[in-house]
Amino acid sequence: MAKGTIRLADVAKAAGVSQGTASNVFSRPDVVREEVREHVLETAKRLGYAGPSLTGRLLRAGKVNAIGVAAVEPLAYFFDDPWARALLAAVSQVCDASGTGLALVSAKDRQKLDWNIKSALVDGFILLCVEGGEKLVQLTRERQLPFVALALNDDDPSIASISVDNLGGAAIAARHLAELGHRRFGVLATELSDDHVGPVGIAEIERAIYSTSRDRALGYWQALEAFGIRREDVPIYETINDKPSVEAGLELLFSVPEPPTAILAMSDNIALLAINWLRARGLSVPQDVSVIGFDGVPEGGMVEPGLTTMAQPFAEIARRAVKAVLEDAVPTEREMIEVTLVVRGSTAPPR
Amino acid sequence: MAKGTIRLADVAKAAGVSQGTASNVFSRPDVVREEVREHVLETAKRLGYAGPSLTGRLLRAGKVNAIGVAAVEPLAYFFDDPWARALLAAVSQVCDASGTGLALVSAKDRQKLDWNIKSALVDGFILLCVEGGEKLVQLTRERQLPFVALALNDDDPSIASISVDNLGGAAIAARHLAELGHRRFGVLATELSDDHVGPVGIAEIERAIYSTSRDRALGYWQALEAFGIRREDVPIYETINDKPSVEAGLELLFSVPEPPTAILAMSDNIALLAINWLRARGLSVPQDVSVIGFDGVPEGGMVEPGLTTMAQPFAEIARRAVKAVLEDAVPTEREMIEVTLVVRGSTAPPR
DNA sequence: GCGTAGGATTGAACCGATTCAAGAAAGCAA
DNA sequence: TTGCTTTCTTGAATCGGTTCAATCCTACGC
Repeated sequence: MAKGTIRLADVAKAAGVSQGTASNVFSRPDVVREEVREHVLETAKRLGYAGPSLTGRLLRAGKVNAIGVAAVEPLAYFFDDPWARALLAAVSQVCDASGTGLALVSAKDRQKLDWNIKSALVDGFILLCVEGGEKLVQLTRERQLPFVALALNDDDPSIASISVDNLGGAAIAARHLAELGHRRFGVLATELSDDHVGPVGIAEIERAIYSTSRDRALGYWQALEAFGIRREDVPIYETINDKPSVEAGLELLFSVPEPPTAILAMSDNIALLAINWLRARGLSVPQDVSVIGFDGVPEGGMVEPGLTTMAQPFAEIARRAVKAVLEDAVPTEREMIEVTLVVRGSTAPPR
Repeated sequence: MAKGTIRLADVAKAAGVSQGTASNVFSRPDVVREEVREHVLETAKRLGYAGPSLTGRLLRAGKVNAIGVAAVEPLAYFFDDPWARALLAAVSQVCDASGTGLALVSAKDRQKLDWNIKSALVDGFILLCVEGGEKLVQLTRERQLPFVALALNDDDPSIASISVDNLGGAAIAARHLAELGHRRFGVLATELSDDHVGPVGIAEIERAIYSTSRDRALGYWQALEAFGIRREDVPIYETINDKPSVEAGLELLFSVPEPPTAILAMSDNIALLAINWLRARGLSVPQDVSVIGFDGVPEGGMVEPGLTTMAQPFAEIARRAVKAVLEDAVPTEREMIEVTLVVRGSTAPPR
């Protein structure tokens, strides 16, 4: 690095033109006479000028041309969790197309998250509200930048958000299995409330704090009741979306005389873990047990058998979210997006 | 958004203090009398001041407090490729700890990449040079920011880089299998040169443009020759690290009368694909065929059987890279890091 | 030869903060 | 009361560009 970094003003002086002209050479080359332009560029190169500093420029312009994606999770979450990954890949794609930068901001501990959000150089945020959504929304609000919440577990209508139709999607999933002839189900739920794992009853579902999980449960019930299956007869086990809790749940669900012939998993992650457990247990999927997931992550299509699931239109979600943030045209109402049933090899009629 | 956004100056005026004092209230609260401080904060809140604007602040400070990770790939690469993911997760961790932001910059097409690199608001770059490394290095150089290249396929000593000991690691991998008693090997290589897939001979290896792949091949050879296995007798198939090319390679390797009893895969990704193919083909791993990977991505530990591999110390690599970039203390020489053999279930003595 | 249209260039204001030398007020000792 | 600290606060300079109104040329028409 040259010691005293070269500024635009230095180049201008060395080239014998005004700073205004020098600036034009870089940001509006068409307006300056070719002769002069070449001379200035020449001088710049000779001096080793690195081009207009972004900070100076953006101070003037006020736009960073980047958006931040935030979550109340360690940063590694973005690369580990299949859902987050699928979503980010989609967001990336959209950003790529529009030449927008992407910054990852997150932290598990509140203080750091606060600071990270405050200091992220972005024009707006996409919030991944899987957990601790309100905290995130609140922090982001203070920043006074446009933002849109994804997968928000909160019914506050003043928060711009895009979510999928959890209730409707879950209903379709359950109906799919019921129509195949299944009558004995087991549900593996994503988080309903903080710090709880284990079997849950109807009352717990109804007062769940995470609406995503709650709505999916309600959707399952709704569809199954149309087939004469009472909600009391559908065991639900709350997991925290990880291997140990999912396996504990399966252990319980399959410890009864008449175990389920179909598993309703509230996430593909859970579904994939379930399939592994079932096979290790000597049960074949889908012959012995059918499994349906929720989310539609790419991994679901790459295993054998393929995972039947309710697919979120990640590309569409990403497109809308990025657009909303960039144009500061956050939806005034909560937007709802449909999920679609993708049938692969993990579901079939019961034996 | 309030129309005329509120500036620090506005708050200062409204509170009846100088701008300097107002600034201190936010950035050095201890220096201003409590009474005044509270009054200013109060006024700020009343006016809806969002806190010191970052752009103004950073213009002054010159530091963005963020680093960029760049690759010549579509942005989604960061979330799809296991190696990139593992590395980024590690980088995330380090950044998290030091309160540094993380920006992803990339593009497959050169023009966009150029622009993205030029306009990324970061203090420095970590370059993922899996492919098109020189291009990336060149572009980044122009930006005149500190950077360090990872997995660089180039021997130019003027480029600060951190790489793993590909030759030594590969030798350990091959030795591990040879010591188990294997004598018939097949190699599934990562890219050796652009736009080529298929079996390769000794000459192609020696003039490969990607030194990572070349060195791994050399390492395999070196170790195997110590066991009396000639390089001519080790078939090598070049893939592009994806499913179709890996399967084509396996198809070929196993189409001979005496197929290999051990597969040397130059990436875990390839190894995992290989294991799937072998099983689908009715061959059990490790009983019929042993497979060893390279990289040590987390997925390798989560499958059944676990993948034996040469693990890169991702955390260490990330730590050094981030440190180098942040402190503008890029290694003057090319740093080399050792990889370690992690033995899991995918390797065993031959039948 | 004069007036003028037109484009190229200049110079200064401005973006929104931080910083620091210097000034003001308050406290305390003599 | 004067002198000397100590503690805050002020005002102006600064960071590195962009922008725009004003000015300067040049060439062209009459």
